[in-house]
Amino acid sequence: MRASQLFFPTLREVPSEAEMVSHQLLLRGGFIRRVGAGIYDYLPLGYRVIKKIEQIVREEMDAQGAQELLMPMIIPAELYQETGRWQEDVLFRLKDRADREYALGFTHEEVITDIVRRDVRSYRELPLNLYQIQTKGRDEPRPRGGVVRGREFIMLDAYSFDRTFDEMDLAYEKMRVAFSRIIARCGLDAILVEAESGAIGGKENEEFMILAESGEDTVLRCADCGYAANVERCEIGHRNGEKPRLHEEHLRMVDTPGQRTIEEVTQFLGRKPEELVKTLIYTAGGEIIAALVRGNRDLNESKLARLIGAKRVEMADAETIERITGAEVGFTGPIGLNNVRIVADREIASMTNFVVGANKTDAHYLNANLDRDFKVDLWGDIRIASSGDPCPRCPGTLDSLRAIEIAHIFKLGTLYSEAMGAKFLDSDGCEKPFVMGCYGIGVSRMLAAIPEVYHDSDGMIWPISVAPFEVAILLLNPEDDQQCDAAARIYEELQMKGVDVLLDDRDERPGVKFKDADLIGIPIQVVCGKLASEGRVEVRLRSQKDKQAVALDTASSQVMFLREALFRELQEKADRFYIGRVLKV
RNA sequence: CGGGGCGUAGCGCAGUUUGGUCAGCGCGCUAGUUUUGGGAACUAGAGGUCGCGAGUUCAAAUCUCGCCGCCCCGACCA
Repeated sequence: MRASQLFFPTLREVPSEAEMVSHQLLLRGGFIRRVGAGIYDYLPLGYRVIKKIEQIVREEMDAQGAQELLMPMIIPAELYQETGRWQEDVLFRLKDRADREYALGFTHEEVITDIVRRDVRSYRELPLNLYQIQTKGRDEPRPRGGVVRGREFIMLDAYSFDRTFDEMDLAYEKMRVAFSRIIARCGLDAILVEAESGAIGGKENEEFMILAESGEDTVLRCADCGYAANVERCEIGHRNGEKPRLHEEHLRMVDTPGQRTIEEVTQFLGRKPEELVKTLIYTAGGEIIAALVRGNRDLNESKLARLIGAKRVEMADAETIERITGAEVGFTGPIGLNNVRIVADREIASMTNFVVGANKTDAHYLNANLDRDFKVDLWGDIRIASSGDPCPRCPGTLDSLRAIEIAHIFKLGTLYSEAMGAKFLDSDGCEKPFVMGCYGIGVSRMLAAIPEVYHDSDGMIWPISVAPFEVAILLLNPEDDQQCDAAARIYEELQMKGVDVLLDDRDERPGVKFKDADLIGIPIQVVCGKLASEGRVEVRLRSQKDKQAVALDTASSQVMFLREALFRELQEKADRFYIGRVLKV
């Protein structure tokens, strides 16, 4: 491709709409443009990267026996209604001229399950793994970071169907390998973490996380044993007898006029947040729950729901709280709270003489103590883990890291097949629901995650496997015949060998060409400049500062050598993953 | 949905407090000349319903009201 023919509008200044480095660079390099909030154009350079990522995805998915198909983007309401997901608020809904309802596909479990229930009858047709690479629509509450979280985005979604849970486990394992290899071939290092399943459902699931300070997610990891989990999910280890209980002082009610928040109460009473116990009123189905966590902790709603066996819990409204406690919001406490199940975080067991709300407006209790003043009905791990918390698997300590979620894999079991009546006839003559898994990679998110990790002050540095071009030839002075001839020769030789090469033949000054080549991050640069008069050109890797002068005759074979080395490095990275040995931190 | 910020030429911004002197600057773009190893110099140009709509006023980018859009933080979320 000749740069003079290529549409890549680069910007000298950082557009004000972008905060994340990758977002800034993708805009500046002419890879993407914003159309609306969370909606982007992929310009030629950006789309080249997307297509390369997709190709890697196809190769690795096919290698595990998955088959590509394509499902619709417009999904009739009835399909999502079958599983109750029509209620999901990320759905983009639309109506046709006859007022029939549809949604843009946001993930395709229902659609694929519908395909399989119609046309797969026998265990003989299993296992089956079907995937697509498609644009998804999700009405995200808050798009951010350019294509990191868009309302429209390109995703690989794969779905496995098996006879048994054991076979599903194997399908899941294969996808773990495929995903690990895809991510490695794209040049990234992921860590695999336990996660919440969210709107997809199912129990066991893991996310592939790319460590990055600018990431939206928080991961907690134990350096000793390797346990890692999304903060939404992360368990907290329990240490017995961490702190000796102190002498129990007399319970005392004190006036705390208008002091509602932890911050206000601690300030007013001159106590530390960790000397308080927060009492949070939740509703779960019809039941009211009082949940207790230490003052400086946050409650994890998923953990609470799981502990009490509810599908989900919701913070009670002010009216409910006043009815239950007899006090305004801000003065809730466990003492004298009747007809409410009291659930407490295990950490509270080691606390003595703590502060709680008095269930009386403008009052708190000092020196509250367990058992003496109130009883806990259920103990458990219900708070959000944070850096420094004990590891749940070993005596180690958890560390907190920021990350970008690039992929998520789920063991669904029979969640969807049962809800939708998708069954096959097994060898024993019994009808059974398919055992399913589903697997997603954010392809367009990868477009952002890669430069988020690989960049310097001059621009992006693409891994060769996904670079918009593998080699850039910088023809510094197109008026100079020797430089032109040198550039044309290398260009042709490389093209002949199937190399994806960009020839910068634009009528621009050298500085512009250097800056643009660096900005768009082409991994190998060939400079055809003054040295052409001596029959030499310079070769440079984008990732390194120094250039190497080489004879024109050997230039293209030099480039081929570097190219092979770069590809080999990525391939070796991917080859660390195979069935029986997958990524684990 | 809550909090904060922003909206003036393709991009980055000044001007808004205190209405008139206000359609400005830098980059980019067009033409010409010179230049050609890290975002060239000079000359001459093109480009704007100042987000939209009402209102106040002799007069509105500037004040008032309403609306829309975008970004960030939070809530929420594959």
